[in-house]
Amino acid sequence: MARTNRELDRDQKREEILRAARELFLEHGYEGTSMQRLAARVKVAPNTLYWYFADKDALLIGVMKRVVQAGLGEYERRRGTALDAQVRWMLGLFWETRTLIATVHNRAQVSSEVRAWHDTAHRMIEKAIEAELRSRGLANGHEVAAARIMSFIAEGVVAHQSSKAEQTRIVRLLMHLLRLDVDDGALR
Amino acid sequence: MARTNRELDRDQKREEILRAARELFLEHGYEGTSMQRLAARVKVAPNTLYWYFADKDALLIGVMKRVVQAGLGEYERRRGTALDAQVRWMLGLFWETRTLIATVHNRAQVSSEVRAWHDTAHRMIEKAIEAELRSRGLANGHEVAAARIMSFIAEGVVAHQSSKAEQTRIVRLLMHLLRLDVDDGALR
DNA sequence: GCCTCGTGTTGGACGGCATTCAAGAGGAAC
DNA sequence: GTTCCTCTTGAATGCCGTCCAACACGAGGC
Repeated sequence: MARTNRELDRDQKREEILRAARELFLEHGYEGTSMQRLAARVKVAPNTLYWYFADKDALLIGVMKRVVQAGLGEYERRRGTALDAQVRWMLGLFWETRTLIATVHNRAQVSSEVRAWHDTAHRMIEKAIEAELRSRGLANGHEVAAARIMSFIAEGVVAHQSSKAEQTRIVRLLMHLLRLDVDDGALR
Repeated sequence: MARTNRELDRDQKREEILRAARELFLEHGYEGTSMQRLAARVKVAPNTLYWYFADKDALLIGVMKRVVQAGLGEYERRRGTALDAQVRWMLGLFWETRTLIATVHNRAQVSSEVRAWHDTAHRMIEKAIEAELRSRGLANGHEVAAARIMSFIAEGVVAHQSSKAEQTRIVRLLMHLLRLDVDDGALR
């Protein structure tokens, strides 16, 4: 794709806008970032943004697609590493983007496009968690529900800004419970 | 309180505004409810609302205070009933007010007043969950972390509009894990 | 009965927001 | 050189939350 110079320019500009949007959303929040302000950052008239994106929600989806894709790519490289390192890494990633995550959940209430993207993103992330559980024999037979629970807990932890100490306590308890489940399975 | 007729009128009007705000927030969402619209519902000029409430977030907090207080009151009446009935009831309550819950989490990012109220509300709710866990000997020694996890899961379930079937699977898994923990404690 | 004063209420304005429209610039293709 | 599509823009629209200054009203003191 992007055969002609024209299409190349267009894609570059799109990416530039998305990069600026990600920075501003993270720094000032979604509602705190006006299209005006974003346009000024990219040195362009506000209306120009609407040639590249249908509306502000489309911009949010564009930003999030790249964030999640980058996250899943990084995960591929971390496959097979220690479980608690993976958990810590995932919580760190969620933490850095917590304002974006909160915004997606808010906009998903209103925009069906955001909701649709949010749902598929959850599916992808939870598939990855399920795979990790399965490869370790954890939550045997309940991998799907366990993955869902884990994603809810991860979102809760970052949304509520739990301290490092609390994060550790929560993760430890969860791991403790999942290990008991393994032992229980072994006995039966 | 509310000694004079004057103060009685004021309190009545305040309550009337809060009742209308709750209805509109639930029906059209927080952002979908303009001060204009709310004022029209109460048959009053938009500015009048600002005599009773500092700003829109104060209105949100006022609505939520009443919702949570009513919920905790109802909980007192349900103390000692079966655990799964309590869980189902709590999820139902969260479900009915899910748009309000989502809004609080969104505004808490921006408004320190909303954040402060949100934090104390969580504390109250989790204290109640802890008490239930303790009275049943569940999550022995990890009651605080377990209560936190349970509140995160409850919020996740309603925010992500899990189906009844999925809710059942998630609750069942969690209960299963907590019971294993009890058996483990008994053996040691 | 009148006046004062604090309690409510209002019209009108302000600045900011996302978004739209119609007009235009610029360059590639013929 | 002209056409035509891609991209950009200034200006406007209709919302929004909030503020200010003026005004109504009724209770309490005289």
